[in-house]
Amino acid sequence: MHPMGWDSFGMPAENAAKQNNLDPKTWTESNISKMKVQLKKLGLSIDWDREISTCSEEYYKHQQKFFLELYKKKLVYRKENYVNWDPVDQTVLANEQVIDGKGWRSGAVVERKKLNQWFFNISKFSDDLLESLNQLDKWPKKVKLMQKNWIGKSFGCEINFKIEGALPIKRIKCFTTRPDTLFGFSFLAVSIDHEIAKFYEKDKDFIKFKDECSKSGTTEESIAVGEKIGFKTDLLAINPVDPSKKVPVYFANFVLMDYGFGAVFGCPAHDQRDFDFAKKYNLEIKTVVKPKEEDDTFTVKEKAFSDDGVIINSDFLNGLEAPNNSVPETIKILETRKIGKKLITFRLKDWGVSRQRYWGCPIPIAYDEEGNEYPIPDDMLPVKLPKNIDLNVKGNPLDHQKNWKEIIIDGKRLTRETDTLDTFVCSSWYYLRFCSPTEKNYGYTKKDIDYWMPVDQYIGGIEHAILHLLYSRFFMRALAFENENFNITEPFEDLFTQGMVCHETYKDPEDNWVSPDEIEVVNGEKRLRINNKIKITVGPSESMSKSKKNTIDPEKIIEDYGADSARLFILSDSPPEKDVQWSEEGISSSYKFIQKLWNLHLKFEDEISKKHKKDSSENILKFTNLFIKKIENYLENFSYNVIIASMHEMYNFFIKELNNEYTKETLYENYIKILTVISPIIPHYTSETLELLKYKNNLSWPLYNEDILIEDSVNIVVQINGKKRGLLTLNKNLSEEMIFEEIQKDEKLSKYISGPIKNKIYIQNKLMNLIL
RNA sequence: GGGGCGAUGGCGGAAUUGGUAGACGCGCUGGUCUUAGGAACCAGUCGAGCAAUCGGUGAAGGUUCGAGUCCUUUUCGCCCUACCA
Repeated sequence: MHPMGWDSFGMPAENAAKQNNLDPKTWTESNISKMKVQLKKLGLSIDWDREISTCSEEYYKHQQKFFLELYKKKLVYRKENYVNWDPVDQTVLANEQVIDGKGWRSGAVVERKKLNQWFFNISKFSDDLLESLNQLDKWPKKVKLMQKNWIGKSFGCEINFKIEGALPIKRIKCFTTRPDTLFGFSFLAVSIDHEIAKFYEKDKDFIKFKDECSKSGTTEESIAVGEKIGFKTDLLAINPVDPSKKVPVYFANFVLMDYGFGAVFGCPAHDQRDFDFAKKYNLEIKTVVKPKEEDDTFTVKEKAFSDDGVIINSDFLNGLEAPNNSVPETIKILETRKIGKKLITFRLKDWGVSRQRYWGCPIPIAYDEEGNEYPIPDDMLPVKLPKNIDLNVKGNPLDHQKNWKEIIIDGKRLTRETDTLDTFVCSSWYYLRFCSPTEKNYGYTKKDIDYWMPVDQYIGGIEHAILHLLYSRFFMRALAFENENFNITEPFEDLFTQGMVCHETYKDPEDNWVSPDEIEVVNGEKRLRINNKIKITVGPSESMSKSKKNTIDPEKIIEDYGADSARLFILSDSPPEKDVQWSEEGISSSYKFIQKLWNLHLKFEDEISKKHKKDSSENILKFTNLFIKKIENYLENFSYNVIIASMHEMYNFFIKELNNEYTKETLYENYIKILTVISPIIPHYTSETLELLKYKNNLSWPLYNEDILIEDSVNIVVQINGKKRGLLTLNKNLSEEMIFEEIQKDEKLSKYISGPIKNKIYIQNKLMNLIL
């Protein structure tokens, strides 16, 4: 099954519709039909009976059902969460839409805002998602590693610090992977969102501090360059291993609420962040780990020491090897003393799926005035998007649809959820839909998915290494949870990550992007075709995108060179996992090769029409059989560029070989086989030539005959002292002695044998190495 | 800061298990045919050398009869990730 679907919800459609005053549905559907024409012209073997589009009601109604199923299983929930808020566009921005702390569209300084958001409980499956990576033995290591890091399992320990001070705060819990540095404890820092913040809500200085923190945004980038700042409370934390030591408690901007407990214990000598913070606020920097080669007087001065070492200045921990021995040992001691306990945390957070957008799948939930949640009943599904709405409003257009928002369930007046689902939800289960594309009652049927799933071979860009692939793996687990009829956990058995098609980028002197169509080459310089032929600057080759105007129109390529030239070029030079550089020379050389193949075809036809008597079929049989074998291998290994190279070799072989005499039958049979195995690469060409040859049968993959490939003679590499000195073409399976005799007979080789032979290394039919 | 991947001619890149390095294409050089060619065809194309030969897969070392391939160190490049406690 080779299906095609359209991931058709999302911002690009909504934005384009906004700009051109169109309905997103109309815009999307017209784009789909254009692309469909192009894909068909390229001759891709897509099963169009299984076509799906995620923005169709037929698709998203099942998604809403899934959503409610997960809701029942408590795998979906709503909570307040901080988001990147664009105050001008009145919308939530994803992290990647925040550039230098500003909204990518409005340029407004992005704020941190608390919003009620829907979440999928992906973290429930953290361990399973991590452990099961081991079973995915056909996935690239790189992708598995990226997922592993993303899930981010870390082993450590929770420590519940006793707090002293005027406020009713008795304890603060911290997570640490380095409990062994507890004797270096010199401050405790909590997130500004930590529960103790409620005691400071009215403190003017704290409000000011919080403001400063929120200005720096929530993006990783802005945090990375941001300075470490803190707000000192009048609380003191007691060191549980040395109760005489009491250290200050700070709010700090570098502590994140959603990792661990939103509180850290500061050990400046052995953590760079803590070190920077301690320097700024003049806190104690006590060295408790030394490098192995140093003595106990070692002290940390310029920067934190976080390499492996030995514990010092730490009472009962002294002398332990850090961190491999010291961490488990410390945890054991802390556990017996009831100070802390072993804890595993994950970096993976629950998946926020709420989007304040129109063009997405509506979330099938309604609320009463108190904000209680009511799932939309099954007979009222799907929740359809309203039509003919005004997109040019502040915030979420759905929020402005009074009529649509109101709904009565069981006589109760309720208000609909106006957020729509992240489009990654749509792509998390579409492969199930491909199995049962027309099933009305449910997203799939058990019979169909039992037959088809899991996906044998998944192909996608590396950009999906984490999110899409992880969400899909989660979605299968979520559907399987408390569901005996669903046995799939891993959707994709084999994964191949392909590269993209890239093109140089061009800019005119005013810094506007220029499309390759607008350019001509004059005396080796690239200039604008119109507008006084101004010289343009050539930028780096990047993946084709409309925003950079470095795209090539596939229709024009097909018109100028034909679909097969385009297919040939895309596959020819680079291996498929790498990016391809689009070039005029490249496509034209592919075009020329098809012309050459055509000349070869004419020669074949000519030879087939002649009446040869003699048949020296051996060469041609050998070549064809080997060719089939090679192509089979390369296809299986995705070595498409090597297939194209072999096709060139095939041309070079036959264009000469056809000067020899062959019978009609030999020529015809072998040529058909050749055309068959190259037909996946250039189907239009082979279809045409097969028709001209009056070949009427359906094509089936030819079997090669291994016996024909067995050679009688073989090339033996002759090495003297490991250095290659020559080649001998000899009969197969000769003994070591016989080969040695041949070497001695050969003048060119024997002249190197100047002394007694100490050793002979013989690899049968391959190599003889003589050691003097 | 942490992690990963990679480095082979002028270029894109080949090279099952360690066993003829540079397949194939682009580009370039020379030639043939042409009024012309940016078409087609033929020959050549890792470097040095007239040659025999010698050197050569980022660098240095190691294992091995034998290393582009395995190990150690190192340089450079790319990618991912990041106040993750």
